[in-house]
Amino acid sequence: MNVTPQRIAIYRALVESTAHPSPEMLFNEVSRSMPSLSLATIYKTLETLEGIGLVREIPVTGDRKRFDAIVENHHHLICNACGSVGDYHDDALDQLPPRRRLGGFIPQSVSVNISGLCPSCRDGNSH
Amino acid sequence: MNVTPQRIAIYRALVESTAHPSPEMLFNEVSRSMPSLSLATIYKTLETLEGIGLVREIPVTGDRKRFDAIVENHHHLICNACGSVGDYHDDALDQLPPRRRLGGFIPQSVSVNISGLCPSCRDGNSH
DNA sequence: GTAGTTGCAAATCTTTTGCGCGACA
DNA sequence: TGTCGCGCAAAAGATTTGCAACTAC
Repeated sequence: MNVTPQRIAIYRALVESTAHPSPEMLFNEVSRSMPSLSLATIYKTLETLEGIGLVREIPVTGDRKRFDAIVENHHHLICNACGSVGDYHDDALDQLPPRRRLGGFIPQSVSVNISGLCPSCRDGNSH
Repeated sequence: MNVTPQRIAIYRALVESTAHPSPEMLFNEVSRSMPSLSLATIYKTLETLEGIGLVREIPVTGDRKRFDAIVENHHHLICNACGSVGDYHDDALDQLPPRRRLGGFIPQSVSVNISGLCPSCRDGNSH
């Protein structure tokens, strides 16, 4: 696997972002410093990075995929009003993979989404 | 809001299904007994039912939306191999909404996804 | 009778794919 | 010089929308 400027820039943007960006958000961000970048490259690169375990798609409702650089155990705060996704750390949640029987299902990872209102939307800011 | 045969059939199919169906899966199911049904009606009805709190979209990765009739507190087992979605009940998880500070975020609900291998895929069945 | 709903078809939007060119080993 | 990755444009899918006919109430 080659290390290319596009892959570096896309991965770096993902690491530095707190927004859990969609492919288009990443495209808008990275394009600024790399105007020739294409959206198709974003998609291909995300797939590649996901394949080697540097990146994951996060489970959210809504129209677009959202991605996260895999840094450590953490979960997500999802705003029901504006759709923003924030990080949430809690040691208790990291111990989740459950003691109870799962009927033959083999657990590999746990993802917790806490839905609600982000501070901005709570205060009545229009999106 | 009117009670129509389409709405009854779609909601009923969702309640009776354990598959957490996508709109197309619902369409395939309900069409069998209601051949005139259109996929657009599935989408419109799901949005309507979601609006009145009978149905929710569940947060999953992948290409299609998945829906759930809201019955009680429960969470989901998601197969990394075949994409199937099963239910998982655990009282401990129902108490989750966290004690820790959320930095101004107002929690309203919690969704837990346990990803792994379903019994069928564990045993090496090809999807 | 009227407002709300359906089914169809077209439109929109997101994501994927095919392919020729260029970069790098 | 062969392989891999990029950008472009087209394709594929999923979801949404506009609208005329129809139905629940």
